[in-house]
Amino acid sequence: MGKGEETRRAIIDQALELASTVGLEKLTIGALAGTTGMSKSGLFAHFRSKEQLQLQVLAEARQRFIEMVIAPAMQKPRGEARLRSIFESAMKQWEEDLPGGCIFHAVSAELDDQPGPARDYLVETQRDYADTLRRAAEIAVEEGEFRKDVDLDQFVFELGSITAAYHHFGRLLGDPEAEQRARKMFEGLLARSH
Amino acid sequence: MGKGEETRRAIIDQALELASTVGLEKLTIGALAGTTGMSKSGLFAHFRSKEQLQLQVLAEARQRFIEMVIAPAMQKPRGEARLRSIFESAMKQWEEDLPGGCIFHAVSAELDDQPGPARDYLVETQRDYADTLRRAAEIAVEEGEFRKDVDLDQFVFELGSITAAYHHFGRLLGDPEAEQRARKMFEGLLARSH
DNA sequence: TGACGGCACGAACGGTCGTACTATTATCAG
DNA sequence: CTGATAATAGTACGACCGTTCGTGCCGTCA
Repeated sequence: MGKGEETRRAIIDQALELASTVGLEKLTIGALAGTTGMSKSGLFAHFRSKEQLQLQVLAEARQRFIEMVIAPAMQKPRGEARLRSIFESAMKQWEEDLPGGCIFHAVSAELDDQPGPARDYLVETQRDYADTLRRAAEIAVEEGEFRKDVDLDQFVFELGSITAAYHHFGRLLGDPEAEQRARKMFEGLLARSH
Repeated sequence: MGKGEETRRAIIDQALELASTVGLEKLTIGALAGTTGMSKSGLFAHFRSKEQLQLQVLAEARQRFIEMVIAPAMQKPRGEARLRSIFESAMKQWEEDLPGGCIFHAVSAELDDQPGPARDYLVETQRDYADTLRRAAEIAVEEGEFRKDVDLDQFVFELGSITAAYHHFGRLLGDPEAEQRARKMFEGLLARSH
């Protein structure tokens, strides 16, 4: 790995931390230069536009999510165990990895009315994730762990709602029991699917 | 109502539309001056800082929410009917009133790691709303419509999760069935509380 | 040793941001 | 109708934005 690639990754690391708290728009070249100790122009040269920087930040976040959440789950047994693994890893990652919590949640509201490549990439990522969840639930049905009449899309919707609420109540409103509530809700959703 | 107050309200109207789509930070004095046909300085004089403008926007949104969602529900019979009224009105308002959907949802992720008066006001508003929902559910228990062992805080958490997911799947991912899914989830939550 | 390519730098550009002052115009009570 | 006052416009400011450009450092290899 050349020197350039090395610093580029270091920049993206910092950028992820910053973006998870302040969002993609306020992820500023100048601020990023400050935290990395580089000059604005030196940093900018690694990405040739701010849009590229944003896209690479999202790509890195996606890759980390796959590595830390999806990949371990795929090693688990098919079906419910895999779903539980995804849920647990996701909750853990959002708490520990980034200071501002799940970056996808942080930028979702920011990009939902802002057309462009960043939004497109985010939507693709989220659709991809939804498909993964759907497939995992489908397997649980095939394995006989879930009832045959489980509405898979509805299941994904409700599963997604848990994490959204976890962020809203935990991060914004500061409810210390949000994690416990999310877990309880998850157990309820699984129980209803049996 | 003097002329000043009249234009101030007109400005806030425009500001709400703008903020619901682009957020509170990108709700810019210059852009707002453009859409209202005023000069930057003339508009700025009505609020003496951007922070004041943001707070007044949030206050107006809160008042509208109370008028269009909470107040009508309070005319309804106590208990489940009131909860249904709140849910239905909330879904309707977010669809129709503002182009960017529920402004509270739009700014929640933006402010959740950004201390200041705007965040404080938003948190207060959301806590207030959560209390209202909790109280309505409590009444449903007292009236015998809900089981006595319903966990009220958990109920509020799950109710909140529905609207959060509605925005995520409907607005960001563009799922046309998001509204129907939210309704189905709501019915499920009520049924489990009976 | 000397040329070269990859990296990072400082300076500067045009623009937009929020905000402060001053001047001008519109409103409204006496 | 008039004069006080409120409302708006004009202009300027310093800060920061993304971006461009020219320059120099430094390791690699001929």
